[in-house]
Amino acid sequence: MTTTATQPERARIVAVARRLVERDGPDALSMRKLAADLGVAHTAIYWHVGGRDELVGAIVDSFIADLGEVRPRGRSPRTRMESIALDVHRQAVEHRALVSLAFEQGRATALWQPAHVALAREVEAAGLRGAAAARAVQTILYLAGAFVTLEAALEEHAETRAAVALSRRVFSDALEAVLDQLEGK
Amino acid sequence: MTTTATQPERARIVAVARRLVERDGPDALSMRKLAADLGVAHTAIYWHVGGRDELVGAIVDSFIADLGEVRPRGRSPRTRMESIALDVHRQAVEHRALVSLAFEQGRATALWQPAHVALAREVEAAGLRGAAAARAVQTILYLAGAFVTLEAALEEHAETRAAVALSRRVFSDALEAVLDQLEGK
DNA sequence: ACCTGAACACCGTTCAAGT
DNA sequence: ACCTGAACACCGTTCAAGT
Repeated sequence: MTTTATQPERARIVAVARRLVERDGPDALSMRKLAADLGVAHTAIYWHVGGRDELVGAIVDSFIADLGEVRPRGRSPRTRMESIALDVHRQAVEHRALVSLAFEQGRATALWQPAHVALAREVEAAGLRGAAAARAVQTILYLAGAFVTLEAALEEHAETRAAVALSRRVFSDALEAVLDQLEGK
Repeated sequence: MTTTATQPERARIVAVARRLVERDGPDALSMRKLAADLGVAHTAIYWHVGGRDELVGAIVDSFIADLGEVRPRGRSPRTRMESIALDVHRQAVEHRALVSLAFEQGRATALWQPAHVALAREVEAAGLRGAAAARAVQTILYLAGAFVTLEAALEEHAETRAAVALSRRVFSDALEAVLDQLEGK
């Protein structure tokens, strides 16, 4: 009799939970709905992954692990910095439900660690050093983060499509302005 | 026997609810906790103001009504635009719990209507007209809105104080960059 | 007209009991 | 070791019943 190499139950639970969140949004994640999806009593989840906080933590972990390497595009440092900012924004908006969970965990910064590293490289290539370089990286990252949260808030709460489109355009306008100023120095 | 001119019960309920939200945050607002504060059965609230959505709507109404006139400061249009943006940001951060409720209602734009009007005046004084003027107003307002939601998300979810301080600095940096670009045209 | 209490359908968490 | 079911303390909403 061969023992089937089953996927650990914990990993399966987290995977199903993540799918649930990506499909129906962060508010749809409840221990009881998840248990129904899994076909177990909802109290079984506590044995494998712990309470809601630990479950959300595990989902965020799996999201961070999947977050692809950041690939800057373009020739000049300027266009490469811009591409990173746009990538960060796009990735976050595509997975806004998971980003929302990351914020719930107070782990927003961990999300943008890869982008942070990539940006630091480009900012240096643009000729900035030390405090000015660090400041430039933070400005670009937080700008992207700000508009991610704005768009998430607008979309989650049924604001008009027009508002979301406006927000996106303002983001790229502000990004241009910030990059212009960076080059001017 | 004189009939005491009692404050309408509906207004009293909304006022107590608003205080509750401002003191303990938006998540602390529940029909049952509010009823306990009021000293009535929680089902009585339904008679006077309706369900949770209507209650939140009424709180947001009272917030918007209290939102003071926007008073631009400074001599040049540039500094006046800046003061408006900073005021919007400051007001929203001071009342982030109420702003959060306004977003929940999909009424974020209504919140910034007075600032919108004041900004339009200053943008025109700065020499912009038509589509360019409208675009400038939107850029400044959405920039402020983006950093309000970012800060709210950071603070609500126990992110470090350092992250909030950084966010605030990036906001003023980005605002400078945007205003610089506006003047350059 | 105004308010209550019971009821219903949710939610997260704990824990004794089973296998 | 793993899972269940009952129990507890929450939540919003409806509604018949009282005054």
